[in-house]
Amino acid sequence: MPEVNIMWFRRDLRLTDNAALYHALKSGHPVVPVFIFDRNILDKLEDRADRRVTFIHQALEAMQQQLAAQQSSLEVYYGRPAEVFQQLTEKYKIGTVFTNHDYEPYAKERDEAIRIFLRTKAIAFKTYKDQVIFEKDEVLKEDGTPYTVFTPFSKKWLAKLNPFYLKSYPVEKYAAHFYRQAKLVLPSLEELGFIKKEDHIPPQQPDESVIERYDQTRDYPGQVHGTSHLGVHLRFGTISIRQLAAKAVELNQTYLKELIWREFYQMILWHFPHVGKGHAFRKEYDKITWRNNEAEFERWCNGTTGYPIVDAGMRELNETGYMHNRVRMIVASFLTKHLLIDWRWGEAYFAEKLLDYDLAANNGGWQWASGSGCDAAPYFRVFNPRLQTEKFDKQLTYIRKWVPELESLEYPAPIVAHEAARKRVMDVYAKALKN
DNA sequence: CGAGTATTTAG
DNA sequence: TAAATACTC
Repeated sequence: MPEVNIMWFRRDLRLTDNAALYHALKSGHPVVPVFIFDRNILDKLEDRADRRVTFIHQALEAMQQQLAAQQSSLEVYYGRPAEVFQQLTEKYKIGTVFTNHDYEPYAKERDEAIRIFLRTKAIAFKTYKDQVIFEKDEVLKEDGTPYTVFTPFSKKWLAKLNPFYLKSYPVEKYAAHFYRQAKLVLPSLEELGFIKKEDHIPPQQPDESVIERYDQTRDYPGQVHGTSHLGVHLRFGTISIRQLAAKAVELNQTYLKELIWREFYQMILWHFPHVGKGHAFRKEYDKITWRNNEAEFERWCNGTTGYPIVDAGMRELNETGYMHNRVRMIVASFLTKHLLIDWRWGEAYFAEKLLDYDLAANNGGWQWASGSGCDAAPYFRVFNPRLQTEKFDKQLTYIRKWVPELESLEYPAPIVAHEAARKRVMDVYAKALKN
């Protein structure tokens, strides 16, 4: 039996600047790169034309090409991780399994189970920080407790940053240490029970001119190159956070702030796991009596509320798996405040549709919009869709693109009057929060 | 050998 | 960036 170490890829689908991969290749034994299409996750996906599965599959194909150049091959499995590792132990004499930290609740459980299984076989399980610059317990208040407000968190984060934390792991140096074998054929999407969902996947090369002007352009959804569209690449690790953060440091402080928000919400999810289990960060917000009108929710989902900026956003999401961030805030405020529909419904809908879906960021964003989150928008702040449009899509570039029937008779009347909705939400929130 | 400087490594 | 190691005279 060949004596090897395993590099287990999950949401770090790249062969450059990868912490665990670097350590694996340095470790001495030849390294077998492995990816598992996890049935615990895939079986739950109802829509078989899934953008994320398609994306992962394409990323693996790209890695496979690069590995072939090293006379190596990715081994791609379809099954449950515990079963796959059992198989791997029968095929190889494994010294150590290397992988990068994955912080989501399911991932934590999965990794713990694998760690225990490997221990019974006397195999080491080594994990590394890779998908953030600073993880859960690296940026804490002086007294060692976690921050719950963004601004001081970001100050501390920036004070701690130095060039070393942005340095790439020089994986290339050890590229000769991959286990050599002929290129294996990846299971096709069809074999996994999925069909291809064709999408315009944004390029993974950061567009420097976009990042450079991010603070000027990010709020205008009509601007095609106003934001970087790199969320999905951060989600699956097809770009390195270190390389991206280094660009942000060099080019644009506002863009860097967005990367810090990402780490802020990951830190929050870790220290306050109840937020990921359907609870408000501020518990008193769980007392709100939502209207939860299903017909209205349906209209919000398919973009027929009669509020053009809201409808444009929802249609962009439905058609592309992406929505401009400014518009995400507007539609979220509209759902929770104008329609008084539970933010968890919106969170779940985004989770299903967004290609760049990330539990921590999505949950943080929704709780921010509904007012229930840490450092959230105050509850009396209700985005006015008309004023938002006036400010950020004055020429209706974005709205006309997604709502072409805007000026025709087919376009629905507003689902609710703004002023009445505003009063209603104030009353309902005030009642829930008064003591 | 030792002081001073250059290079590599850590994560 | 900070520490450890290697190199030079």
